[in-house]
Amino acid sequence: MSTAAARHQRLHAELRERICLLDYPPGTKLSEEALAAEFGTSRTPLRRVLARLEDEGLVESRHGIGTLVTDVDMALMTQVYDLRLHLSALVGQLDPLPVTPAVMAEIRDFVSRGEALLAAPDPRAFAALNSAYHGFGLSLTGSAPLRETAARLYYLTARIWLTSIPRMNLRSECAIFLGEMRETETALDAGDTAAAALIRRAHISMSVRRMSR
Amino acid sequence: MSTAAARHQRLHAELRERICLLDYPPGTKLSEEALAAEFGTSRTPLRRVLARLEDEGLVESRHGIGTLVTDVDMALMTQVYDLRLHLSALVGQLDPLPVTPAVMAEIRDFVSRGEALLAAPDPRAFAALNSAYHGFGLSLTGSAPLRETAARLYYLTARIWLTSIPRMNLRSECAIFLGEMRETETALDAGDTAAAALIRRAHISMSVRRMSR
DNA sequence: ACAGCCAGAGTTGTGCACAACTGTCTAGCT
DNA sequence: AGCTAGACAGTTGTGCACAACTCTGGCTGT
Repeated sequence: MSTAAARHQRLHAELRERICLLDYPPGTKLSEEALAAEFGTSRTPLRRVLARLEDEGLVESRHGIGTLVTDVDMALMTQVYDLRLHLSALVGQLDPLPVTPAVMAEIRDFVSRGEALLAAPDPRAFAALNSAYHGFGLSLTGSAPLRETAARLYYLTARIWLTSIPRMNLRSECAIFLGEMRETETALDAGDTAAAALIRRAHISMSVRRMSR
Repeated sequence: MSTAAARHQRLHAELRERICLLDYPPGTKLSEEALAAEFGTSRTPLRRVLARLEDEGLVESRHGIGTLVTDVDMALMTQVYDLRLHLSALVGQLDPLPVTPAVMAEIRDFVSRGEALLAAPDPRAFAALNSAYHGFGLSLTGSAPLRETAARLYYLTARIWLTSIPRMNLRSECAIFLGEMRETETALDAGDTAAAALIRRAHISMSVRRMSR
């Protein structure tokens, strides 16, 4: 059981990352056969992964044509962001977990990685760190449904930042990101998970503002 | 394209309803072969439907054992309800749609169906009407992500009511339900979608209270 | 010259046979 | 009698061959 399910999770996470990091830009045609060969399986298990990605809105399979990476519809993404905004604040309200030493070690690690990023700004490294930091933020709530829901919506919007960064100031974004993590470290140091969630919400909101200019 | 996707949707909705109406109680072993035969297809398309239901947390497939309907974990359901509570209120905040004559016709129809239900109380009819009414409530927002997210969580918790009703007063529940729909009719008549959403939230909250006694 | 059609390549969807796995029951040994 | 090992039935997971479908390119008839 574990091997099949584990592989499914692995392939799903891998393809999702490739899509969200724009290794597969919107419109890319994913070949079931090529991917199956790359991962050393047949089409059957791979098709289940693609079906899941389709349910999540990241790809779209058309009979006789191919499986295409969906494009980023701004009207839809605005709605997703509005929803994410509210959900991110809920992390501090729905079963917020106590701030353990392990959590503090994590946020400190994120701060140092943020400092490294600011020293050597890079879009892809930013996106990867942002994704990991998002997962950390969700780990502050004990509500599994909230975590899963927020994650699902996050991956829907994750591509927007990378498509917007050419029109933005990368170094400035890195500095703002590092600032957010430092603020969060302060909030968590005071044991205030709710405050950390509100900081997250505020920065998501401001990030959307900067991107949509 | 349409035929394959349409059948997938149809089978998915059908099996989901059977699970949520307890035609398949928790623990039921679903036979891929039997279901495929019933719907006149092979196991392959059916397995995609079951995979989706598994992603949604309604069934669980175990290699060599079978595909089992998940049981209702109260700790998890409490978390889902907490989240649903907040989401239901968002219907009135995120892109609330104007109240059209068609909407008023719908709510009036729901009120009359509620009156019929109160005249002849029946658990299964209640559950079915409740499901339809939930869909109507979501149709009041223009935010597709909110609709899909709320629906997903709704189906996770839909089975709780039917399992709790033996310990409750069916006729009283029908009366309360009818009352909610009448209140909502008043709110919508005033064009106040946000008020309708708050009424929904209040009744979900109270319903949970009554069930958990 | 142009319109329509047909054949072909390439892709996803389906069905089937078999592999992999689990739980049970029975036969045989101690 | 009790226990263990092995065969067996039943289930999901995988691989493969083929069906169904779409687009492209060129060919043919007018």
